[in-house]
Amino acid sequence: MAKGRVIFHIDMNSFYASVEMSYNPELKGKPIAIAGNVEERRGIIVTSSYEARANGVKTAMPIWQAKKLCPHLLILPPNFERYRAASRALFALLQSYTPLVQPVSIDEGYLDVTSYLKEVHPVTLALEIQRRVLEELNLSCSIGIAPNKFLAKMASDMQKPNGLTILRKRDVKSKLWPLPIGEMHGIGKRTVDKWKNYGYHTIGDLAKGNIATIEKRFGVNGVRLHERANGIDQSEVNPDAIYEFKSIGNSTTLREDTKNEKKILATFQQLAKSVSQRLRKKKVCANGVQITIKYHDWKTVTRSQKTLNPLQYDEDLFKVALELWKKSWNGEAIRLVGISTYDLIEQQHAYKQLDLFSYKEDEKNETLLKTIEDIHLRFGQNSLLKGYQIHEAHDDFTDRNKRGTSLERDFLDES
DNA sequence: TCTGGGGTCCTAGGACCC
DNA sequence: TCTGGGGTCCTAGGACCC
Repeated sequence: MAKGRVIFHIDMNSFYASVEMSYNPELKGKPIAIAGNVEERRGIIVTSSYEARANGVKTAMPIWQAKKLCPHLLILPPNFERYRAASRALFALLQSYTPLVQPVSIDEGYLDVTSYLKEVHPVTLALEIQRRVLEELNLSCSIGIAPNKFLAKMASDMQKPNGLTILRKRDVKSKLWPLPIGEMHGIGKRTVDKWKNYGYHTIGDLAKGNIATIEKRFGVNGVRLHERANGIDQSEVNPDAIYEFKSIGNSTTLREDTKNEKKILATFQQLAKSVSQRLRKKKVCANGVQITIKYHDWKTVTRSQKTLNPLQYDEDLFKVALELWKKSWNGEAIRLVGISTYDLIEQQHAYKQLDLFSYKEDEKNETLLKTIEDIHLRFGQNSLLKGYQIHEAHDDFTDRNKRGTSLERDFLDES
């Protein structure tokens, strides 16, 4: 604790575009961009090569606008499998140095290399990582070296591509403070003007600002930014952070704005399906469902609801989504819809919640679990998952089974 | 011819309980 | 007669990041 930490922030340079180039070397040196919905009018640029950026192409820019700026721009659809594979390889490489690796996105992460550095100089290690990433993955990255995560993040941004920047505590005044306030990680374009209006134009202005005044104007977030601007950040590199996901959801922009409820509900159904798949893949259930509706004019509404029981299957998600939709749509044309799930718990834990412990013998429990799974598979959870209903359903099931009645029939008849 | 999709965190108000 | 105050849970919205 007494001794300082050494934190690296690794940031891949125009990741998707670079992966594409490493798959197809002919693309090297050309202005290329990765864009979703290439065929459709609503595609935007996700990433672009440095050659494209030189022509003014930027992330989140609509495709038509990018093409206007850069007529020879080569636009490719995303190959997420490739990017995920490259990402896995990257983090495996990083983990060969320390288990203290915290991925923050597909192409970016923190390393706490304090204990690794007993004999090696940080710069030596950073150069080795860059060399290996280049040799083994054919990709380039920028690395920031600092005593904490915030400074490491700011450092890796200072030189791109393929940069290596050290930001010590004593460099904060000369390297960090002159930057415009908008460069601060955590200050976006919505609040940058607010800061400026109060007279904070650089990170240094923020750092030197009166803390009580800042708290009054910007709340606890302002206080934290003030600390960070002074080079203070105690947060730890947490390798488990990626496993602690809090929500899983999908959303989609419709082909065109529409009031056609049939189409909209069909889209909700699709979304429920994909969200359900992801929940099952991660072996979690959700105790809450949220829908997002974005109208033609970009007005966005969210409606959420805790559920009576943990859900996982698409029929159940759709049912809740439908309820929420019915009570929130104002009849205007819709641009985007989404379904998200939150308050997630592990699948096994979900079954525990259902008061299954009243069954003592394992065998009985097994049968019951299978039964419930069967029921869920066919009919969804909402209708059946109250504890007492399950017990009834279970008794019902075994009784009728003895009489040779099929499960399907029974529940089809009831629903 | 406008503006994707995946997330996290924070705030604020109301319900409800003690 | 006029009205406490703390704590937690839930919902909606918004800022931010990649």
